[in-house]
Amino acid sequence: MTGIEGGAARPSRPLRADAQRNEDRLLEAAADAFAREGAGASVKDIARAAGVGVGTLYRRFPSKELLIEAIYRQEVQRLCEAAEHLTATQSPVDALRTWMERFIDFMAAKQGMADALAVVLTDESEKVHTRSLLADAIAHLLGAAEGQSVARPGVEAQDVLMALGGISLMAASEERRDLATRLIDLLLHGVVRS
Amino acid sequence: MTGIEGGAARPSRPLRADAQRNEDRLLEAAADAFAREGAGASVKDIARAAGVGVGTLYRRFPSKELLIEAIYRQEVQRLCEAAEHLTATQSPVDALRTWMERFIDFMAAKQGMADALAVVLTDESEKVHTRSLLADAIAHLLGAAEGQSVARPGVEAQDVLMALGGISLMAASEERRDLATRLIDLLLHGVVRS
DNA sequence: AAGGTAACCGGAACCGGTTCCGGTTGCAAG
DNA sequence: CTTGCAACCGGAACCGGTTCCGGTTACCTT
Repeated sequence: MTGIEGGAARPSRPLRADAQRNEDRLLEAAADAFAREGAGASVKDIARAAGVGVGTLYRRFPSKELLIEAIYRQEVQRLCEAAEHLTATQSPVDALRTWMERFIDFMAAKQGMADALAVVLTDESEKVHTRSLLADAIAHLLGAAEGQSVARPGVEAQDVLMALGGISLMAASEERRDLATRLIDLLLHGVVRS
Repeated sequence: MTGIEGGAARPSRPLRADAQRNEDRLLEAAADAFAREGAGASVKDIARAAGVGVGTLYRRFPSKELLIEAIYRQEVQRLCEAAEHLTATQSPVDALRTWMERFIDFMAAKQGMADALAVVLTDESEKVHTRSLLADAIAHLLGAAEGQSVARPGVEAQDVLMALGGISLMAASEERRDLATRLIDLLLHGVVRS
């Protein structure tokens, strides 16, 4: 899939050939499984589909959530990159709202994604790139219009991200889109300058 | 423990004598176990301590979360009742903030409580009394000062409760009290009239 | 080419929540 | 007191995530 580096950041020497092959197979099998049955797919099935034991899977991805994170990293990155375009075509507040709604829709689309995200956001180790990706996107939206921040002073992107994570956990599912909308509205009112 | 009605609401005829006895034992064993090892206590251990099989436990409490809910119902009720006193002794906004902080502290104190709460808040069935208890308390805080609401129009107690639930999931632990404080602040700014 | 070893492999075992079902029993009706 | 049966019981079995460890192997060294 990626060809280079799939699991956690690993600055050390390159993987052994067999290990790399297994990682590639795992990423492929996992992407396939998640696409087909959502994040509910079992790690045992994924390992079997990849032709390896669960032990191998767990050496590369220390938890199911981190495997999910690895699989969706690209899509999250795309979502973050979209923030730039939004600030260019909408008012700062509208851009922020639109992005948040996309974020929630993304979480809702992948069943179980929200839990994985919570783990990633909560995890102490700074190894997880996804978090800073998201935080940067939010920081960009907050600070839109060159130095003219839309946010009240003291509002940090990190915190807004955490709040969004909370909303995802409570409301990221097809049948609660309206609740999500209202919670985003609440959050927005808390974020922007009055 | 309660003597009458412990699990879900049951308007039908009273429980059979043995069933009632088992329910009482379960509540006692669960309260003990949760107090001793937090919500991480295993249902199997609880069932064994109560001298019944897990099947019996599950007939009365359809999931671990609902058992937890039953155990802490009283404490939640006390928390909700405290709202009244707060509105009498503090400014509306301070009362709201103080109550929210207590709420989060409560969630943080009982390890795993937040997940149980999320299930309760998310659950469709209107059977769960705890939710309306909390929603009413929040409604009271929002509408403090007799009809003079502190909240922006359109802000519903239900939604604020959900937001609090999200914050609990992300930040209800001893080592994240500061994050929780900031998120509560964010929420408050979103709730009150500017 | 042979050897040594750190890295890697697979899957059995474990753990916790949840479901299922054959056997049992409280209790009301006769 | 007997009897019928709905309600109830217990725990084996299942399922999914995670850990552990004895055996294997890629690859560097000599």
